Amino acid sequence: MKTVTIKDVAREADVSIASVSRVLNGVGRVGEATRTRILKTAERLRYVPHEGARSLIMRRTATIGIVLPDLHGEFFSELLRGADNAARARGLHLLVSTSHGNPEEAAAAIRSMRGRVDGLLLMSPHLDHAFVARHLPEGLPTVLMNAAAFDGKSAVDVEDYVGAVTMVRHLAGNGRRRIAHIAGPVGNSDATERLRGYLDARPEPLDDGYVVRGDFSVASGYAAGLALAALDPRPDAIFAANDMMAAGCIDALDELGIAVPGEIALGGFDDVPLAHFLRPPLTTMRINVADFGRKALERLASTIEQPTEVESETVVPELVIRRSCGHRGRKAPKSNGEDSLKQGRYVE
Amino acid sequence: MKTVTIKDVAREADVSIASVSRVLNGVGRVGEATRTRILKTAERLRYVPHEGARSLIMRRTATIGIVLPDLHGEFFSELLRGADNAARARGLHLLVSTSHGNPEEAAAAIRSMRGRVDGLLLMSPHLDHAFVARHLPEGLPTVLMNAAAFDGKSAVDVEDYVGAVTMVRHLAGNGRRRIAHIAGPVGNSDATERLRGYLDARPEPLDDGYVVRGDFSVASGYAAGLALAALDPRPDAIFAANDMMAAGCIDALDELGIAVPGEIALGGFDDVPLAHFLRPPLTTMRINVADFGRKALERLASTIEQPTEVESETVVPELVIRRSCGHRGRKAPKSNGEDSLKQGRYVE
DNA sequence: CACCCGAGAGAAAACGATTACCCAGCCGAC
DNA sequence: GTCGGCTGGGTAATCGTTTTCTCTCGGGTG
Repeated sequence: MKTVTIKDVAREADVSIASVSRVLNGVGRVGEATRTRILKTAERLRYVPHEGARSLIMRRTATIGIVLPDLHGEFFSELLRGADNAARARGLHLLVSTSHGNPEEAAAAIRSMRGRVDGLLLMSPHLDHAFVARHLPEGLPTVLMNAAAFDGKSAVDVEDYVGAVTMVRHLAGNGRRRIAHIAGPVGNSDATERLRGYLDARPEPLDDGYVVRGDFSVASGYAAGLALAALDPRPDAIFAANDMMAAGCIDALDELGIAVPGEIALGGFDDVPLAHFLRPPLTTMRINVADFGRKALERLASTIEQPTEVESETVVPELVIRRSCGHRGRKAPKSNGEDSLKQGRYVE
Repeated sequence: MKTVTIKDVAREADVSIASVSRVLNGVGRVGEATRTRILKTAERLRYVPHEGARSLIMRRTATIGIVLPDLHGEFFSELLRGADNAARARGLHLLVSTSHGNPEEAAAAIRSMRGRVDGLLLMSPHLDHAFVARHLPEGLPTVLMNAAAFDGKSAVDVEDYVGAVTMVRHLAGNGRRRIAHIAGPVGNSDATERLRGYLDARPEPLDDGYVVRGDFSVASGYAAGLALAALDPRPDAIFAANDMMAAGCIDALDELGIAVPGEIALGGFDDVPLAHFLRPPLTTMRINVADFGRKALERLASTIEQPTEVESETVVPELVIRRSCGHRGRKAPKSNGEDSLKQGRYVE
């Protein structure tokens, strides 16, 4: 695997590697004749600079590492897309890693980023501060996603608690009393906050059976749906901690012949693209996920440029009313299939 | 941004950097006393090796570049997920780049991979061989996705033509005669092959209006759905070149009050997770997209290990029968929400 | 006692770039 | 004629590692 290096170009053009570098980067003074000779040779040899070597000496890699819990489902892919768009706009690349809920893997992923990236986007809802702090290479600019800022690290955060409260109040506002919850996994900070919001906003106390644990997957939502439907008295609404579980839940209720929202209303969280296509379309709390990813990357980029600036940002999810919640409002005029704004809430 | 290097560890432990390196990599002989002293110091200083420097001298980065047209939609995210899983299993990382249908961006993405990655996964259905060949750094192991192999590059490929023929025949087999097509963008090789399969398999000739161009997006499927529904005579079936456009089309038909599959049957392509959740659930050609990504990565990995081995692989999509096609078969017994195999086809 | 061998550890050469520094011309000014 | 400034371009240090030599020191052997 013989690849052509700057030395080859220099030898071939009969100059020093310094001149080649100067010409190719357009810095320093080089005579016109030499310049064109070098360019010609580089072209002829199809020379492409070795980015690894380049970033070693320049101490910047033009790459951002992004560590996600998983790549499953639209939430992460939208997040990645948003980050990628922002990265491209800045000439940055994205090095992706997944931790799969495993602290060891997360730590390994973080370690292996050293010397490969200029900064790190870290989403690890299952890790606590101490663990993260212990494994983060110092001096590596980092932005935490969906975690509180700490220790000089910026963060972008979704207001899970507020979102959950909003959704539960909305369901209650439509006359639902026995609102059940499909929670995310234990130890996941988003799941915990959403559960807390649910518990605080629930119109009447219910026993423990009305909260079922899932793991944010469709399958777990399906199972939870079956379990909740079997309760007596049956809940008249279910708030799922994310849209994927809501999707699974709809499947379960559909199979059992339970009408949504007639018998059971349903609310989700995230507003992934799928939510629009469920039947009935899913009422959910919108995080503009791609935008969230973009925000995180932009904050990181500015932290890299201005290392002093440590600032956090918070995203408040918005209620998107579709049909699954049995909302009794007028349907907004639908112009072009897009959502339209109505009284600070979206009605689709 | 002072980070700790191997030199710091060496100085602190009062040994040479060579010994530190030997201990940390577990190669060569080092006395027990020195070994533990070095390990202690490295631990204390929280030393993490600089992967960039490491890969420069070792001539391997443990990173695979993956260039995709876009990150929009479940197709690409599933692909990425499959590749990531296979990569993690091999201790490899993924450097993601998107070309957005723009040849210049694609070329830039490919160039910037030099010296960052050990191999390249390239999906660029909008680029021709010559262009790709001209911009691929020589000596960089590459696997092409959804493109024919050439010039010593391996490829993994989906049999678009066969898939399209299968779908159209299936629709025809259910008694549909006027089968329209929502095609992908001009110049996209997958779109072209699917269109060709459609044209060859269509039970009766139709005029040009029955083929509408989309761009693989939901919005374009929506627009195409409106256009096709306005035709006279109206088609009794629509084959969309991918599931996203089928989803948009369902939306359009739904809005117009046209029954699916009653008045118009619908078929898609890809079987992204969304297909299951559409109403009616979408009959489509299944590519196990994540598995496809995994295959591609594994082929690349073996090409890297055995540079001689250039082999291509082909994936034949399978018909997944759901309700959108109006299939008159018995519904398969549904055991656990999963698809079940029936006569070589899936019925869900 | 001379010799050889192996173990342990340091010095230094890579890897492929960027860039600070220096030097050789050349030209105009005094 | 000398000097100074500017231009063009080469030399070499550097980035943080790995790895090949090489050297030293002990101990076993003849």
